[in-house]
Amino acid sequence: MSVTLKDVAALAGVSRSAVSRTFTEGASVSAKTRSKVEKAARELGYSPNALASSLTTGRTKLIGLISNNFHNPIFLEVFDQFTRALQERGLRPLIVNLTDETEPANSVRMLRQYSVDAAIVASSTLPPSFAKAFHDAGVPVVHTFGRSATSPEVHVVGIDNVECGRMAARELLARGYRRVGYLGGPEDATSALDRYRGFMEELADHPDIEVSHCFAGAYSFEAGRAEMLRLLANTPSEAYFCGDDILSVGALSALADHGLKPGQDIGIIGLNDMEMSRWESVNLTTIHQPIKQIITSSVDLVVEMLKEPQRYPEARIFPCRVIERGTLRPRP
Amino acid sequence: MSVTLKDVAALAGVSRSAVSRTFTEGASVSAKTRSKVEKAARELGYSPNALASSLTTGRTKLIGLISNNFHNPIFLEVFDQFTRALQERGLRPLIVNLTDETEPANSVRMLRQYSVDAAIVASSTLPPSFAKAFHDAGVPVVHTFGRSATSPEVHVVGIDNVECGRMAARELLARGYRRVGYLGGPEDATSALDRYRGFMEELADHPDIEVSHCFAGAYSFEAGRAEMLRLLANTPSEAYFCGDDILSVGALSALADHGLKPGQDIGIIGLNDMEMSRWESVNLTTIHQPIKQIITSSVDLVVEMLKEPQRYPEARIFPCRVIERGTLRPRP
DNA sequence: TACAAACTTGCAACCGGTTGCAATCGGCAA
DNA sequence: TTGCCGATTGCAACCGGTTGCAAGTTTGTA
Repeated sequence: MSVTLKDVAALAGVSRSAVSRTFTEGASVSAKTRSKVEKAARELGYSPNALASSLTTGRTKLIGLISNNFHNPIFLEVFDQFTRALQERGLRPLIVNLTDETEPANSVRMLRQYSVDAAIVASSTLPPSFAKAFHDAGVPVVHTFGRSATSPEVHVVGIDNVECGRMAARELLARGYRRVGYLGGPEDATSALDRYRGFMEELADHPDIEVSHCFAGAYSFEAGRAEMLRLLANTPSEAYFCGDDILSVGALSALADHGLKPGQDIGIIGLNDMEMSRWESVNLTTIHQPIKQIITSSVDLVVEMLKEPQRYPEARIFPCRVIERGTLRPRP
Repeated sequence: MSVTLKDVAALAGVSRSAVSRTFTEGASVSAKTRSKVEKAARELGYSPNALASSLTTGRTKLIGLISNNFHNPIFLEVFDQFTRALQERGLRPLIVNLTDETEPANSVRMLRQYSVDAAIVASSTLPPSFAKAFHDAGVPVVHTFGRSATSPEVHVVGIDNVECGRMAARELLARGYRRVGYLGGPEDATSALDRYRGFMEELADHPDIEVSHCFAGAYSFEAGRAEMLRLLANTPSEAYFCGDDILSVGALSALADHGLKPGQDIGIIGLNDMEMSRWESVNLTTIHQPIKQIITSSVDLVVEMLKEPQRYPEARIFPCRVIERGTLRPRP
């Protein structure tokens, strides 16, 4: 069926070692042998079996990519960036779709069976312990969009969610809103909790401001919409920090139902700055998260870990900034 | 480092074969041996190396998933469904992000190096020859969302795009539009061409109807918006069949710029029925493509091919239907 | 109790490569 | 021509499993 080392060796009239060496970087082969082998390989359409070689080299170039954000459009960008960045470095993404699972055991076992060289946990909702499980099983891991910590147990690349909460609070204050609310993601998501904490901490210094908060059932359009509809049925705040752009878009849809104009009647500020937020029909004021840099950095870090598996855990935190669009009233 | 068959065998006091057998379905092991082995495996935290075993069994359970639709939100759903469906059947998706590449050679070589058991080309834009390249290289392949054909060279699962074009044309006619247009995806995309053909063929029987057409640069919001802005700068038609929901959403955004109400001032019908089309703020009349069934069927077909690699190529074409929402005027 | 059939088990070869080691080769200076 | 040294090459063992085969063990039946 498929053509192997042995076939090429036979045709080229050399040993199997010679063939192996012409296909491995920096091995010792004479120009003559190399050309004989290359000719034979071309004739037979040979390409080395990466999996077989991984047996002896201990490297598969397979990278596990684990996520659970399949209902947030931001994931399109995340996923595009990740797969490209990995490919550019000669690595191969092996996907794990977590869906509703929150226990790492299955993913860990599976990725170990496939001998991935490293794993990337791409999720802002999973706790540090999730990524830690990979580390404990001997799989080098980077938690992208993970909870930032001063002394992380595993590599974390992302943003400071607490600081983002503060930033959102400051922004609402600066625009003169007096009754503000937090509409966060699911209550068990670390990012939702951290953003909540920052938001509340910042406002704790302003006892004159009325603060409310609630958590949506998911980071999704539907959840954001449902939650905002619920809020509008009672007495809503003047402005909301929605813990994610997709929640914001859902909330905007709820406002539209009630004939309310975002920015004028009720303020909304999101977080992420996904592509859709720039659409004219959405035009969402939001906190920009530097997705591209975060992902590039994550993949760079993975590459570093391949060279140095015991590398000391590190947190790479990127700054965010407010992007002014149309869903908050202007600063005075 | 990692614990192997040999370690378990040593601890359990049996041969390596015995250990291998307890971990392979349907092999002959006594209950006593099995329990000894399982105990030892548990103590050592052993799990078999899937890649090593693939060497002898010839099966990796790795499935190449190749796509280039990373800017269309529909891909979120496609990707979610695919990864889940594969996982449920014990298969592992190995991703190839084609980005701008249109030549199969690289992907084929790469997936062969990793000995994938099969490949799924998930793209409505790539020509049949792309998938054919996998077939020719001995990799079983399914082209999902591929061009339907009466005698396909490879397995195709999807919809009849020509018929969808017809359906769109009929729908516009039924609503009394007299000047209609096709706003398609990129001109080199098979789906854009097929939908165009069906649309035109159907209208060829109606010489009194004025027809126009154009192709957007990509299946993306921006491309749809730009194209519709261009159309609005001249004399637009009364209604458009946009060759994809994301083009439609872009087009709707352009209409909004001009203060035009979809459904009232200009009609829009899309294709796909992605989640976003249901959003109240979008509320797009569209042709529903049964994504979930298509993907389930594709994965089922992959499973069949694993059993029977030489299976005769088959086209599985699913019917579409119009979903009535708010962007076409009602039928009289 | 004896014997055949049915199960279990370990040995050894193999899957497709890699790599340490020792032998061989080629080139150059003496 | 000889001797020496570094570059090249093949052998053989190994990576972590699987599997055909033959020997050994049970089990069932007469």
